[in-house]
Amino acid sequence: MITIGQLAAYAGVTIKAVRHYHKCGLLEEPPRDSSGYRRYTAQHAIALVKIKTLAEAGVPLARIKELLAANAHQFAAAISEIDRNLQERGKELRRTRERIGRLSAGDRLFVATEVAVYLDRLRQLGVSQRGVQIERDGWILLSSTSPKAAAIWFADKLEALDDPEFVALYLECDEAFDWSADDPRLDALAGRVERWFVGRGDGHTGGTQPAADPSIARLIATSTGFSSPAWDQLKQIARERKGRVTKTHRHSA
Amino acid sequence: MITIGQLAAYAGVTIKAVRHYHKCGLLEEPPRDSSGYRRYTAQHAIALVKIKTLAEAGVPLARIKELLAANAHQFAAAISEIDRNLQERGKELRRTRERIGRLSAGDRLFVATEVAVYLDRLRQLGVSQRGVQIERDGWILLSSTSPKAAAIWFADKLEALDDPEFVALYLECDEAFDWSADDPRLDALAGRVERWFVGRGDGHTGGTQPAADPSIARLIATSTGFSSPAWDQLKQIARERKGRVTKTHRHSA
DNA sequence: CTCGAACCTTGACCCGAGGTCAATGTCAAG
DNA sequence: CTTGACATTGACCTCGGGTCAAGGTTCGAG
Repeated sequence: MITIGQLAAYAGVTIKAVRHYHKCGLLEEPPRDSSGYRRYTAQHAIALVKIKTLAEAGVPLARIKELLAANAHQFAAAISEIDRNLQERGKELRRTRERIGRLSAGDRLFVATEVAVYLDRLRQLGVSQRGVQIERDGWILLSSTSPKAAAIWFADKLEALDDPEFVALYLECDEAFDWSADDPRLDALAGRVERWFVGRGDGHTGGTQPAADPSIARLIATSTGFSSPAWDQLKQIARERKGRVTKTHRHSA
Repeated sequence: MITIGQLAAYAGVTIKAVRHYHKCGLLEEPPRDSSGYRRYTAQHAIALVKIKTLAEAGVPLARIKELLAANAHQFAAAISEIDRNLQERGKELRRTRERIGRLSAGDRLFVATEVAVYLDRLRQLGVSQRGVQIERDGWILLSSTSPKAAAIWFADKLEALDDPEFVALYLECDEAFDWSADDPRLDALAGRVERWFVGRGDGHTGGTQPAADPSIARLIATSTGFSSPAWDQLKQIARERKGRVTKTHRHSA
């Protein structure tokens, strides 16, 4: 006939936990002695260790209660279920560990793997740290608002990176971020960009449909807080040129 | 500029969690639009994924808050600490899995390994299921009240099992459980038990000090609910004999 | 015999990390 | 104009206990 403290120590749980199990109806309340102390037997110790083992495995107390009342067959089935569960948690834990490991090693964690690869490629091509960050923020924003559109645009942009002229334009736009708004090079750059789009065959689209358009990503980027006078000017020139082209088209039509 | 729902979906958390992080000061409150909706940027998404990753690793939110404010060095140190922690949890999980596996396979779980081995040995010697259970309960009770005494007695009893006469006596006592109280074999059995203890050299001790005395374990066992008229009678005879022996000693002294 | 330490009793409140519900407001599309 | 999806706040619920308060009990030493 042992006391609650001895029982708890034997099973490796706290006294409070034992009383909690009583309240939940998990562990039978033992008889009291003359002073009102609970007096336990070995059977209680066995039941308690069983409860503790299941509880440590993350089984909710309510479920443990059911299991203790179940027959051997049901119990065995539940055990193997719990074990599968535990195994799953082990795998999940390994995945978490991998992600945690990447946490201290940069920003690859925060975007889908393929985007991370793409960003690495940009860095290798010589894009500035700031440019890469703008891209990253753009893709995050885009894929949270419309994941499907993001996937399509992304595939298109990835393809464009195989075109040396596009890469050259991209790098120059990246540098242009720091130019002043009246830099004479901006006009030429805007022209080359326009010609590239026309040459690619989708320069005619209105602006919302087209695919690999760096200005779209940049547009998104501005809403994340990045902007530069030179880029604003670049966009301005592009709009004017497009207006002229549209007008010319109308004239010729 | 995304809404709370889009942000939550991107990071893979619930809206409620995002607001919870705001309340805890973990994630900066973004500006509101004209209708009072929170409007997030990509920076928020990055911060949120970071928070989520740490939270999934079991890091308390208060600790995450500290980490986000810490410098890169402290952060990296904390990460490796967390990773070690995670690894430890993995090991613990494997241990739990092993114990869970044993749960459906009997009672080895509920007593220390060496006692489990001892109980198996009893079973092999032909001790009844009931007898083994009485022993198990006895050791549980004993090791919860006085673990040290239990260890000493246990070592002694294990040694006694190497004596064929002790084993024979044990088996006969085990069978005697079901005899009636006036069975004539009880007297002879009591005599053999007494002679064994005397021959072993500790028959002179008072009864509280001695070591491998099955009647002690049985005595404990009675307090767990097991008892039989034959065993009660056996104890009665033993007491009478001991009384006579003591008296004789006194006379000769 | 008394003292203190260690043990036991009940009850009430507290914790993290959100979930749920209610009442209300707002947005976008048919 | 309505409908359904989404947003806002606040209050209360959950689980598995921990902590505190305000006592009563037991045990061993002096």
